Amino acid sequence: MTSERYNSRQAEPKWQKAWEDAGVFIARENTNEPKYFVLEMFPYPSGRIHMGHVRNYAMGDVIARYKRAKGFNVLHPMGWDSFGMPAENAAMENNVQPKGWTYENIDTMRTQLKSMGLSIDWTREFATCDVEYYGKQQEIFLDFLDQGLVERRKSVVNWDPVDNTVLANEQVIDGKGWRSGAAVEKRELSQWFLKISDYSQELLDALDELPGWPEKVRVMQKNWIGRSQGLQFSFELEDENANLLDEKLTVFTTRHDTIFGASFCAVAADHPISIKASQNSTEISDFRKECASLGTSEEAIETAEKEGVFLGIYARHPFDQSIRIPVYAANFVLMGYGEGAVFGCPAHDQRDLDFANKYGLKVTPVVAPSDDLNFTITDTAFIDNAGGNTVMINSAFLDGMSVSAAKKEIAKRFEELGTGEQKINYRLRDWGISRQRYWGCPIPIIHCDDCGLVPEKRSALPVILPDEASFDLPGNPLDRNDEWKQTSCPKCGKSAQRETDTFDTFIDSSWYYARFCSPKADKPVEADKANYWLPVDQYIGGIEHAILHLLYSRFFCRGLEKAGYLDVKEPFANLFTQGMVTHMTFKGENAGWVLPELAIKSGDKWTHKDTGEELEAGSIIKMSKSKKNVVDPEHIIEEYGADTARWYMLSDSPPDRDIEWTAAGAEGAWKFTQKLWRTVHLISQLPSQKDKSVPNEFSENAEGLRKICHQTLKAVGSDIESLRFNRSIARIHEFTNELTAKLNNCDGSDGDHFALFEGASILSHIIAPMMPHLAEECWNQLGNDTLVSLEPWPTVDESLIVENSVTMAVQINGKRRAEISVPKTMEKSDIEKVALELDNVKRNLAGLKVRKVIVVPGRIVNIVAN
RNA sequence: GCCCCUGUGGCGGAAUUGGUAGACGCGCUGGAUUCAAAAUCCAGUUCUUUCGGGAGUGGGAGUUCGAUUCUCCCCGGGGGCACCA
Repeated sequence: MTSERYNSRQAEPKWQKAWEDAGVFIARENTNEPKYFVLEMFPYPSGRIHMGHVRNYAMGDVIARYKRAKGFNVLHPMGWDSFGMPAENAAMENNVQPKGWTYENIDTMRTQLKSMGLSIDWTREFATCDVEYYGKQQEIFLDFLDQGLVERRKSVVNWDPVDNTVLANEQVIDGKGWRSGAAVEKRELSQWFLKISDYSQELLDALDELPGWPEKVRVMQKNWIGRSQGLQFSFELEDENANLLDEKLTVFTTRHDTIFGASFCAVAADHPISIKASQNSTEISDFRKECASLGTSEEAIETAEKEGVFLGIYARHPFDQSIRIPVYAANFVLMGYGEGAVFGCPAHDQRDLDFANKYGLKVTPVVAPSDDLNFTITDTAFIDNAGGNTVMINSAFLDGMSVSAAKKEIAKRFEELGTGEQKINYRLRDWGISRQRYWGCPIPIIHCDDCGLVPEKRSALPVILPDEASFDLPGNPLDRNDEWKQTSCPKCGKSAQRETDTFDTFIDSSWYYARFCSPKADKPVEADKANYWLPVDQYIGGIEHAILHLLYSRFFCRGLEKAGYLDVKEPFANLFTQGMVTHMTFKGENAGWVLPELAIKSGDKWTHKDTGEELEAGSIIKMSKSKKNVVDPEHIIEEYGADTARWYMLSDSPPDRDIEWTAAGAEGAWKFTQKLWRTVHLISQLPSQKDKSVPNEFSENAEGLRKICHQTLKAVGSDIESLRFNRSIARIHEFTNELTAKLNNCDGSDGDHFALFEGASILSHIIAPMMPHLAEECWNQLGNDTLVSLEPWPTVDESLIVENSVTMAVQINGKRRAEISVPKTMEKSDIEKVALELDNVKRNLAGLKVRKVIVVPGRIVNIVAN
């Protein structure tokens, strides 16, 4: 027989058109089918799709197509997260407009995604830079304002004095702006904030109600929210001459049991007490300046030495007025956390100990191991975090108590004194959403000299971003666009100015899932649609969004609920974080980083295709443009077809782990598509079994094939449902091998023909989620004139799955010695008898006495002998 | 420093509740087909062996009739958080 080749270049566009013509993937609301919303994190339109996109969307598509075949009404939309810095950077570098650049990229990437054959409902597509989208976002902002979820307040930011803009912490490198290289200043600016911290406890608690999220992500969010339970209390302060001062010093601690070990207090450089003291002391004001010059980045903080300056003030010990505790300003105390002030107990905190040793402060141990009450502390603090066998010492009325009893006692006494209370602090800060950027959603606020900050009238929304901006000067182009900026006050009508800041682009992606439910609606979100579709049943994306995007979305969904848009709190019921696509890197002394397609292997060396220069094959890391270890999906789809690319992205590696792209792997996936097609094509040449009833008799071959067929069908279904695509692919390989083998041994009987035809049909179905074009081609080749994408998932014939006999291993003292095949229903005692009669068992038991025989039906026989 | 994940052939990785370790794929070896090659098909492929076996899931101990799986200690790799009081 001739072996036919599968031509993906011809087949794929053909089936894509057939799906589109039939409207196969358009989601409907008025059905009796249960709904299923599958969503992959939408892409940023950077220019071209990359392999990470292929992997992400291939996974989502498997689920969408499978669920559709299982009878769900599926919503599987696509959009573009299209505001943000890269468009402005491109504008500056290439002298283009962000808008044009962005929409061109979207056009390119849409075409590329469509070539993947994704089962997307394209009628719902939108970009966050569409005025129809960001205008609704402005409405939501006004709603949030009405609901008290928005606040304007001053905050300290990293300011780039050359680019005239705020920088995120990540954009500050060694204290300098990442673009301008200018020394970054700390500046106080008025910014808009969303009050996410009001939801700290709720966002924390609700994590426990998200069993469909990876434990890892929940832990990361938990740490990020950072709940800590402790005591907040005030010290009385006195000057050098022991005169009581008016102000008090409020501190937060989780270790109030160590109060008698306090040997200093430390406040942040920006603390009011520190500011006041600096007015009369150059030493202190110099110290404050030094602290201010330090970046707010974590690197800067970490590398700085613990330093402080005495403020000339003492705190009175709350339980022993004779103890004076010196108050320092210190660079390691953060104004943003707790009260911006701490008491230091050097004996039981390493950082406090380092500080105390540096400034010659007292070190008094107050918690001791029960069996060594006279121990001393030199360089290492004694930290009793195990809650072990310890006891309070040197602590007046606390002596002899356990740590937890001491904490309770102190809390009680402070409450009685009325100078302290138990308190919970969170690490989570409010979300600063103002950005001094052009390419974002304008904040719908107007600054009026008389009325102050006035929200834009709803009837005047959307506040439309000007189409063009000039980037010839640093700073925000909106700020220089007078025509756009000048407006009138919605309240008094006098001339006024628009807010020229735009929203953080994380806002754009915090509600897009809800907009997909009613993408054309006049309101931002239509309640009935949102309540029908939400929460997203399966959300898929990269782990890099574990905290910010996913936490913001959880908060935003609650905000939408509060504003009355929907009745859902958690936007994503199930979350899956997929791994990255990696590739080997190549580097040449002259060529620098080299693209994989230019690296040629000869023996165990790599050389440059054009220059012949020897290349060093480097580490296998995430595909990135800078390291040039990228493979363009468009080339792969052109060469092998979308199905092959999809198949490869789903094979081998578990989807949550990284996958390495290799040329050999792509080749392998391509070979498999050809092999599968060949087998199905050959089967299609046999007498057609379409619509024929099940024959009465099957050969052993045919019976065996049918069993494997239905076992595979069942396994592939459950593997897809648990997102173990690599396993379902292994099963499909196995079954295809079996089908080919049985085809070669076909005896020409009706039974054999039927089993082969049935196998090929089911194979067409089970590959459809992964390789939809090839599936259609196979389905068509088998004489069907319907679309397999519209066909229901085949039903498993459970009677074929039940095995009558079962193979069991026979062990002697835990070592495998033999194997027996017995009827599934055989009694334990009979199995034991059969096992003991085996030659190999007898031989190995020679000279030993059987002590015990363990029989686990269907699994194992273990003979214990000595 | 704290928290989490992870470690299985040459490689990616399989292994319901503890029950035949290495499914499936890649690679490699041999064979068939071919004038030859590509493609395809078949067989083999953890290591070791005196061919009876023996060893083996990062290392060490433990629980168990039985451990890749559970417990403890140690080592390697990855990630998150971090002057958080």
